[in-house]
Amino acid sequence: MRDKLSACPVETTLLVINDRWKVLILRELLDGTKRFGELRKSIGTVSPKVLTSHLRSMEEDGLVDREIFAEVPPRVEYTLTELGDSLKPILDAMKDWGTDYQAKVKLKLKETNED
Amino acid sequence: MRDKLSACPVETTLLVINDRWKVLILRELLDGTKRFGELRKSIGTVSPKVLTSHLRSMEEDGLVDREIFAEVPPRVEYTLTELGDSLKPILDAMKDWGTDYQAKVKLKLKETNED
DNA sequence: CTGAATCCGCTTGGATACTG
DNA sequence: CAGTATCCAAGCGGATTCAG
Repeated sequence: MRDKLSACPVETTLLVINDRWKVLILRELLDGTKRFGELRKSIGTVSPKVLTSHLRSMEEDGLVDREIFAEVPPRVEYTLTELGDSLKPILDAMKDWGTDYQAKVKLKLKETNED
Repeated sequence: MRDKLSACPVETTLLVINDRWKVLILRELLDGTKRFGELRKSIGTVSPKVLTSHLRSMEEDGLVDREIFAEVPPRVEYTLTELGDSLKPILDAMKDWGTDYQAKVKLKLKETNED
């Protein structure tokens, strides 16, 4: 976990997940354990370098566990820790808002077409 | 509002508020209307350029209203729209999580000192 | 007071190639 | 497969100055 915190809880949260990639990683891992390659594909387009760096950062912050299997070919699995899982309410709120927003945009486009 | 959306609600939300500054602006404006200078001070340290550009972006996204008063000295007030206000649950979730996180860190530091 | 304009450095991310 | 290493481009944000 991070020791340097802001006095403001919102800012504290921002320190940990103020990042497009981290939010997307969270979204994926909330569905369950995933391998490196699975993550890469499901997130969309991320270079391995970027994905790795963000996963490492989330490990340091205690959000993600990394399990290495001594196999050939190699397998590495990423899982949310309890702390990482506790971010679910935020993701849920984002999902709810995004859903509403999409509906409003769709409605607006429809009205525009009817003019 | 933005017309280009992602299929994923979470990503849609990220398009609008995936930004440290925007979240902080939201936090401030959820308390009510504020002037440019007030925002600047309460957010911490932001150059006027950066604050302006983010406010403009949020205006375009329909989150913020900007009201100009023809006075000397000039006064400009920023207020959340209904859409902007509807982001409150996300901010609340972030606040809750940040509060818990701060408590955990404090507890951990205490334990460390007692060792 | 509220910005707009300019310059500039740094971080972030993308592409690519390579290794265990 | 799961990264690491390198290089490079673009964008973002900071500082500063100036204007209405």
